[in-house]
Amino acid sequence: MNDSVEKRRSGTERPTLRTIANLTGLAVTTVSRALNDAPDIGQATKERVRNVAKEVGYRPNRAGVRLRTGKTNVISLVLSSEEHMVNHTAQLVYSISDTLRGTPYHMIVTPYSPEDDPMEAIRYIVETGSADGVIINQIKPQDERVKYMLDHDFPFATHGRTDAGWSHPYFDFDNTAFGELALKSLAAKGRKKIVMIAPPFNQNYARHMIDGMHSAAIAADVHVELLQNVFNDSSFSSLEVEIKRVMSQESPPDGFICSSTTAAMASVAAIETCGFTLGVDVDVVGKEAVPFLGYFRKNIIIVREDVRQAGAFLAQALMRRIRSPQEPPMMDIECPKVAETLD
Amino acid sequence: MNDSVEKRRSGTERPTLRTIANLTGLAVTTVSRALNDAPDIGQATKERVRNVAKEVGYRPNRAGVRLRTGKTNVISLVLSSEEHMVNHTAQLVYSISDTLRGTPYHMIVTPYSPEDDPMEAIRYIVETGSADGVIINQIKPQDERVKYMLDHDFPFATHGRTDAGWSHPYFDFDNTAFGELALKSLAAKGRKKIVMIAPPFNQNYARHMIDGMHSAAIAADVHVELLQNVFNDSSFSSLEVEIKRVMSQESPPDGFICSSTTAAMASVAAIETCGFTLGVDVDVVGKEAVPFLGYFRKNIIIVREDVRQAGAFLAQALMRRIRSPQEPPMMDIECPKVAETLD
DNA sequence: GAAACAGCCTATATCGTTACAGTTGCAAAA
DNA sequence: TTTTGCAACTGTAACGATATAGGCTGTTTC
Repeated sequence: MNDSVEKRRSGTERPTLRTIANLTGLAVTTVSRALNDAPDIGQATKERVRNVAKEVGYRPNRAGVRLRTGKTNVISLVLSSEEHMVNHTAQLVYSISDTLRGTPYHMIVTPYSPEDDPMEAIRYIVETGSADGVIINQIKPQDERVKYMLDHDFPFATHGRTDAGWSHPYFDFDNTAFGELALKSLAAKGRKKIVMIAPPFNQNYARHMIDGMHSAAIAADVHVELLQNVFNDSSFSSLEVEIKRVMSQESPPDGFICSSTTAAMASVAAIETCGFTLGVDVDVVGKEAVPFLGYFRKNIIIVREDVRQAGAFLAQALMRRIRSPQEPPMMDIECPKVAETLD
Repeated sequence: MNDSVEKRRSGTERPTLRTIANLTGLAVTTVSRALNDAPDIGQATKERVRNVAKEVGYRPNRAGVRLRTGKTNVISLVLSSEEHMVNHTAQLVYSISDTLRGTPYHMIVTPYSPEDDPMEAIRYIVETGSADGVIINQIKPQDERVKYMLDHDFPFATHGRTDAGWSHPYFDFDNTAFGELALKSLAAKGRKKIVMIAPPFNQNYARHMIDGMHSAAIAADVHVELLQNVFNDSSFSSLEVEIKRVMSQESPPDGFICSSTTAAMASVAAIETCGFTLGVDVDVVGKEAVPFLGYFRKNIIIVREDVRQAGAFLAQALMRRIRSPQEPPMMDIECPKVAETLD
């Protein structure tokens, strides 16, 4: 043990394992194993090492860990960046990173636009191992990304479900129940001819929502209809045009089920433009993630989706999948409720 | 050169420099220098290496680069997560990562809540070197984070400005001009008693906005007033209460300047509740990042802030600061305009 | 003809960490 | 006494990349 071991790391540089090794007189390996609570290190040593580590403000070098172990301590949020006016992306980002705080994980955000290949980002991450796990949304019934990551045994969690019966961590809003609830709420107000503005039909949750509405419609003996040309992510103006057209028919609908803030606002705008009164001639059910519609018009029937809960759950579920791959995946479904009216 | 050099990397594993070295018969060093276009490597060799690299789908291992060079190829977005109802966070995130696409940079997002120490995340990043650069918003007049990063010569860009005259990359919305424009627009409609709902006074852009309004008010000979108890980030209900109080005074104001979507909506709600008509008795100027107020009420005077432009600019400016620290920093200011009304 | 030089490539060390295979000292078993 | 076993620690190599110094040609210079 010549004094070359004692060289460097006088005090100004960032502390590494070697700093602690020099300070304690232990080997670098021992320090590493002590900090990782390995079974072959004595209790007294562990405590001494931990104290010194704390004193000098030691923080593991992520690149070192990552190079050696392959563990990146990164979670990648791969989001569709479709532009709803009021978008819950921010809430998802906030809630996930709140949950990640205090863990070693950093969160990388990778949006992709609708014209991009959704697989591209996923393939990149899996192939380069640039994250330990991935969170995705906008799930298709037989989602290609889900299949790919399952095939590659790569940890992920989804906001939404496939309908393929694959087992993996997810959080979903119960859109079947939403469809039922929305229809029942309108039926309870005596509405008889109801129109739904659904998500794009290739999204799995669109099917859930439509099924829920249909089954409740049969039970309530109410006529329902689906708009075919516009969806909950269509632009305000195209929604407005289409709904105006519908409201100008011979016997216009008296109820709308809207699965986005934009769709609800456009419906109200079209209804009022056509000379009808919201809450009197027509009722509108709107689903939203950000409390908003209640300020727009007092008598919209509002169902809230708790995106922060979703984000927190997804982060937890993904970390657990990474830590304990053999345990059963965490899954949860949020049950929709009609929101209390304000004031 | 024994055959142990030829071992490993048969085909299934992720290619590294060694894979290419084995395939070309060159040394690992040569391959590295060829790919980095070093001057002491022959043209023919460079091309051969590049071709093979492309063929095998070589992508540099980020951990290896980072450990050796200290370059993380990460940009950290440190955002205040104050909860406006309609928040432009998503737009900032999308536009920055759009701009980063095709570069080697990944984007890490780290929100902090208002009760957290804003310095904490910054110190962590600078001390651990966990990013090559940082983008922050919500800039204070003498922002501590800006001073800290300047002192440590750490690359960053700000959405907003300090008033300390420090030189660094930034993008800002011209809130002085907004204050003037808003006041002039109201004065042009004959409004004489105007109330502003400003950002919190400790934000630098609040001062700009207020100054702009005041100077225009003197020129137009109009009375102005600042709400002292609520700000553009207050809750809808507290805003509504306060504005109702103001509208119930003996001689209520006839114009509002609102620096957020929430404030504009709350103003309209309070105005209508108190029995006044928007566009007849009172006018409201609203500033928004997401096109929205136009759907809320037709006759709000709207000023848009282009957050996507801000994000794109900030990303560019930061990358340039990282690449060429000696060049003058990129700075830009967006000039506000009154938005065209819809239809 | 020898020295100097340019052009192009290679060998080695290193960044910080951890896996793995020892080594040491001491007590219990043979 | 020797052997075995255990607890606690150490040494070496490796992850993938690059900085640095050095080596080998062949050509130019004097």
